[in-house]
Amino acid sequence: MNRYNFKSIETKWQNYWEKNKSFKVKTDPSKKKFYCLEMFPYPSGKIHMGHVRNYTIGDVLARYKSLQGYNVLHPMGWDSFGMPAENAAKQNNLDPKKWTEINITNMKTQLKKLGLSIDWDREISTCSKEYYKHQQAFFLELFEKKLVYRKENYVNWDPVDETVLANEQVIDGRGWRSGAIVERKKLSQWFFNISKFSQQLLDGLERLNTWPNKVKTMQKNWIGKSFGCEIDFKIQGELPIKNIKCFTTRPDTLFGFSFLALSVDHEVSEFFKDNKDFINFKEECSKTGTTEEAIAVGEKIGFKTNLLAVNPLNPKQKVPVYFANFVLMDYGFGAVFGCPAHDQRDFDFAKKYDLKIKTVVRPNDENENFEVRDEAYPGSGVMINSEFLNDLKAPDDSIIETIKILEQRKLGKKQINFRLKDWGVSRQRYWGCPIPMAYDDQGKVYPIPKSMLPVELPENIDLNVKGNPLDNQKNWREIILEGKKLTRETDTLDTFVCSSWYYLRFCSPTETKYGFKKEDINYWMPVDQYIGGVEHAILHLLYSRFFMHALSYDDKDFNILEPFNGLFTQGMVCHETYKDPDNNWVSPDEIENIDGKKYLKKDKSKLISVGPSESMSKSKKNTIDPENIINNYGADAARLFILSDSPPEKDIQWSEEGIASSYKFIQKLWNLNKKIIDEINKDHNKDDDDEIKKYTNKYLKKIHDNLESFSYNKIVANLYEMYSFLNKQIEKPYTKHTIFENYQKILITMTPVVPHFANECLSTIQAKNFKWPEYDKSMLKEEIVNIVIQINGRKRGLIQSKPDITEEKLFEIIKNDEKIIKYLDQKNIKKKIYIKDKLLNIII
RNA sequence: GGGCGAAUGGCGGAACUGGUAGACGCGCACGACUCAAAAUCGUGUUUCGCAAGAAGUGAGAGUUCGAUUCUCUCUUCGCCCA
Repeated sequence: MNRYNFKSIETKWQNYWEKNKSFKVKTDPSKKKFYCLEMFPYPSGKIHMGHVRNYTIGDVLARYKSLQGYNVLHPMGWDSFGMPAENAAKQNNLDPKKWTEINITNMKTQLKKLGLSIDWDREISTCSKEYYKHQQAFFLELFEKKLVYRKENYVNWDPVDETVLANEQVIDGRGWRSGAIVERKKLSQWFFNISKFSQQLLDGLERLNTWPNKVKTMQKNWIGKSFGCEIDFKIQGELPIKNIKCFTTRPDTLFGFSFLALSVDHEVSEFFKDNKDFINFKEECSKTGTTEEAIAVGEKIGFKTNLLAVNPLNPKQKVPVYFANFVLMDYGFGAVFGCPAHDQRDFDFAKKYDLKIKTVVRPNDENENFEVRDEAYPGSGVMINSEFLNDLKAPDDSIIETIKILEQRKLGKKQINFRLKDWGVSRQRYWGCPIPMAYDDQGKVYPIPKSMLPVELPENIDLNVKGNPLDNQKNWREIILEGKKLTRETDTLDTFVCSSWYYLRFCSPTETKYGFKKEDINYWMPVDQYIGGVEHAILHLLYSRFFMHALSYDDKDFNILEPFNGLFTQGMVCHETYKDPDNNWVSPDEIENIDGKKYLKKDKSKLISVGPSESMSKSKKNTIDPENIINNYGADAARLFILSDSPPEKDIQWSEEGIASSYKFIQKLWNLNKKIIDEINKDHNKDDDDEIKKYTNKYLKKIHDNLESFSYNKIVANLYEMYSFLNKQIEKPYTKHTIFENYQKILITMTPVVPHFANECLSTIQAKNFKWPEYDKSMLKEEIVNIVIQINGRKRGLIQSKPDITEEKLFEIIKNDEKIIKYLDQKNIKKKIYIKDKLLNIII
């Protein structure tokens, strides 16, 4: 029997699809559309198994929808700006552009080998000026709408490399390359006013019905809407400060007030700018790093001022005012009131500076004498030691009551606060989209006119200089605009900006006047199904949602607010980890299995210990190269395996046995195909096998249901079952004709999963212009049903019967069944529960 | 510390709205083919038991004629936020 040659057949179909532009689509309002989008890759050089999984899942859906008659937009592009290119360039003295282009070429070849149904004519790359020129235009548009502004903000500063570091480049408070202690430095940066849309972004989540709840919850928490109170504290002291405003979510704990803490950037700090101790303190604070986590973990330190704050509910009480490193200027008003008994940070601070700790909430299961001792109690309970607030339920009733009183006395007011901060988009990097702005020597901002876009990124520049590379490009920096000598902005945009609108560009990839054509996006948008990793659940998805809100802001013709109607987040690809006796990670292809249990290094030198299966990563060396897999087993086998076993939303274990069995299964299907084809050429009577017809119909329903619910692992199981069924039936007499009649339908259901193989088989039976096969609902009814007989809820027998049998008739049958009757043992029957065609439970 | 989720054979995982637990695959065992091995094909495979049968979905309770599924408590693990 000739073996299935996946190499020639996969190449044949990939060439066919490319030559015939099989997946090219056009805007066509007469057809119903389906926009299937997977998160586009960063061109790192090689595809990894995560890509294989992501794009296979998307391709199954795209091919299925296409066969159902939808006009399917299924594009691919490259998220091609970003730090890896710049780092690689620095290390190997390469041009980031060339490095990126080579990687794109390689990865495109690899992706094509997967047999994806992609309209490659729509390919885009975010680092091309055809793409980023529109992004610059959007930036200017948002600037006109006042959704972009400039302000000073802190960055992680590496004093040795003289460069700004991203949070992930700061390791244990030190720069990842230089090892220097990272400082906080203030820089003037550009911001998108995403917080303006906090409420809308929150409300929009309600309408996204098919998004995973997990993602919606994460976004909700990130936006972080909180009810609270703005309180105006009266200040006493020698400085000309009368009031300080605070935001708090727990105004009800005011009777436990023992200090007021300010951010070192609070306006009050102006009065201390010449105080040497304060300057030292501020510098100490700047070593803490900028992340919320660093602040939470780090030691709480304070600087005591000579000011006193008056408790608004108890004017006799006056407490000291501190500057403290755990108060952020971005949150509330950069000032918090400290209640050590019920907030851990305040507690730590109070312990350090020996401040009063007064308990004002007791847990429900404690008595009046409850006192906070070793740690703060932030939980719920009952108010104590709080005069008129005593006995109220905390925090719900007590907060409402406190706000009411503060408002009556005009000491504060109810306020809603969002945790979501504005999006800082300036990056002090070379390899990004230039920000189309310029400044005069006074620092005044001049937008670059749209007619002068794109502001091109200069090429072939020296990256091995200290600081921001564009700063060193004098020729590029200096421009003359309307007769004025100006200096360009030398920061580039965060790459999240590039990925915030690429889905729009796919709708009009070649449009030159604007980022997209309204006619195109009105047809294609929103994305019907977006598929990608859960690691982008917050930032990328939130930024994309913001971008749509921002573009449609003040624009009557544009009202698509939510870019992704459906969202699916796939799990990771995992593999066992291996270590040698010296505790070094070892790659799977460096080891050899001995007698099924032990593993040795291939040079037989060392015994290898097997560790737990973890997400594939280069650092743990447990990666499998998709290219090797495709070369050895074929794309169809790779696709089949990556879909089998685990549900797409869960992690999957990669195993050598698994991929090998998928490969074998395709061979088996090929052999079956051959058997069937051989029979076609023989002269058969018009046999008519009802069993095959019914089976096929049920099979079609299963595949349909599993496709609709993303249960792609079950589809693979359905394929295995179908194979073993047909393989048996074909050996029986009087079945061939019915098999031929149903075979085409079955093959079509295989095209989303194993497209090369299934299309090859379809062409051997001369199938043309086929469509997705629908199942016949009327044929689903069973002629024989299995009815479970239970005695006291325990299964005691199984009766086969025609459907719709009555309870009485069924009981007659049981009476004559010795196996069952022995359990009844002439006892009284108390009750019978009959679920039609399913179960009879006899209670004795 | 908070939020969300998960836990089913040796392993990955099925089980539609509470109604035959373990589909399908891997692995393993036995058999066929073979001088032999690989490959392939067939049969079996939750545990205990020769069998009849009994137990069984992380642990414990509850609701129910009936719970993997619903409720509560606990344990462990994962993810996100801090």
